[in-house]
Amino acid sequence: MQRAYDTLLAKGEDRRELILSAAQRLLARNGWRSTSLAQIARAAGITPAGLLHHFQSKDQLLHAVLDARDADDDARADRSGDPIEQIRGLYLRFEKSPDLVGMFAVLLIENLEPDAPLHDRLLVRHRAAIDTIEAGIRRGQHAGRYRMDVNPAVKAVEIVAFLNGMETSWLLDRSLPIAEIFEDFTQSLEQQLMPTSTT
Amino acid sequence: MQRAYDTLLAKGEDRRELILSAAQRLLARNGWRSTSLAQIARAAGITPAGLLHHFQSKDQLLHAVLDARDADDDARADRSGDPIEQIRGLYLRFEKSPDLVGMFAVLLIENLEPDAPLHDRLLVRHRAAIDTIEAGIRRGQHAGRYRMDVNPAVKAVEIVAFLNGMETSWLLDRSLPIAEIFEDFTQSLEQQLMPTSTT
DNA sequence: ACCGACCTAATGTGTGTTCAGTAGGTTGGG
DNA sequence: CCCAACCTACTGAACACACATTAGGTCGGT
Repeated sequence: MQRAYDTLLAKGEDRRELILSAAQRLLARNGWRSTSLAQIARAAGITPAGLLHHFQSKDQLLHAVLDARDADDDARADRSGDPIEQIRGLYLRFEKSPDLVGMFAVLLIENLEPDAPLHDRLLVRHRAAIDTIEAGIRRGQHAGRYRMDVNPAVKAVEIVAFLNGMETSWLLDRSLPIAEIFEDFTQSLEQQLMPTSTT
Repeated sequence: MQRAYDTLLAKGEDRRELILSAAQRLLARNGWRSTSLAQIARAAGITPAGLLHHFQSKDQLLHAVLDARDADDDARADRSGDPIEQIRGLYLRFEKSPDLVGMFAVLLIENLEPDAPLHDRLLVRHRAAIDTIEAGIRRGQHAGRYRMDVNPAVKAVEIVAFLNGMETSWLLDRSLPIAEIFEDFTQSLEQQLMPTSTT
């Protein structure tokens, strides 16, 4: 029962992932609304109807893409490290997988309205990002590494805003020196969070 | 000739501006692609065909909206003041005309692709925003108010990224304490730009 | 009479989705 | 070993719908 139709199922799984990655790539650049099923299907070497054999609807495909991305992010997440160091390393993603950079930012903009299909999901994710950074700052304060006169909640919002905005800016203009910008930003963060150097 | 049909033309001008402001509002929230002519027309108390009597096409309406917005921004711009003070006052827009906040950010995302209809226009505008801030920082350095060991170009990119990202965050979650966040951000900027206080 | 401000109705195009069918591999019974 | 039943993957054509845009007409003011 379980092992029936092994090779067929394997082939289907391959195509499924092909569709998923094609959808991811197109989504991150054009957004959801202006990406048609035909476009994704063509990128995956299939017809629109064939695509809907693997995913019941365009909506379900969208959620599948997000699920995959969430799983990926969770696997990569490091909730105990120093937030400054995490941010410093973030720019590596820009060079390593530039195809995926900004997908979150693009989808966010498309789902601002409270009744947009992804609004709630993205709002939760957005708040989770802020909370994670906030918790990191609090941890640093508790450990005595960070100054106490910094409001972690406020600073966390600023950081997330910068990160999202930076993704957008870079997508628009890839000639920006992101390495330098990220380095400068993290140094500024250190200056704000670390005790005044009276070493 | 010029003065003929005065009241009719006046009525037309009124409706034209009604359409423009309705389009602005809808655009800032839903973006361009997912805002239909019918939607804008309904908001302006007119039919889609009636709307196209005032604007030749949807594209032309889009550009008219942007023209109006650019003119408004230019009139409000202050290219000689202290950039930090300008940014500090920016949050007033969030409370004064929340309907318009984020229009630029939304359109940006929809036109990331180099061949998107508004790509070039928005890229120019984005760079102009960066340049303005960069020039402001340089001016402060020249006047001896700001430290010299800050790279104005890099810092300007960071600031613009934060501002754009902040608009997005606020559009998604209007419960954010923007006044507090903007105040904290500008104070951090002062800390970075001003000489270490050995007053 | 003329003109601007509209409306109704129609057209064409793009889109998500459905439906019926085909090709080819798998399974189990004789 | 073979055959019928069955499965998965997929195609082609058709459907319903939303959309921007056009054509032709109405109405009221000048």
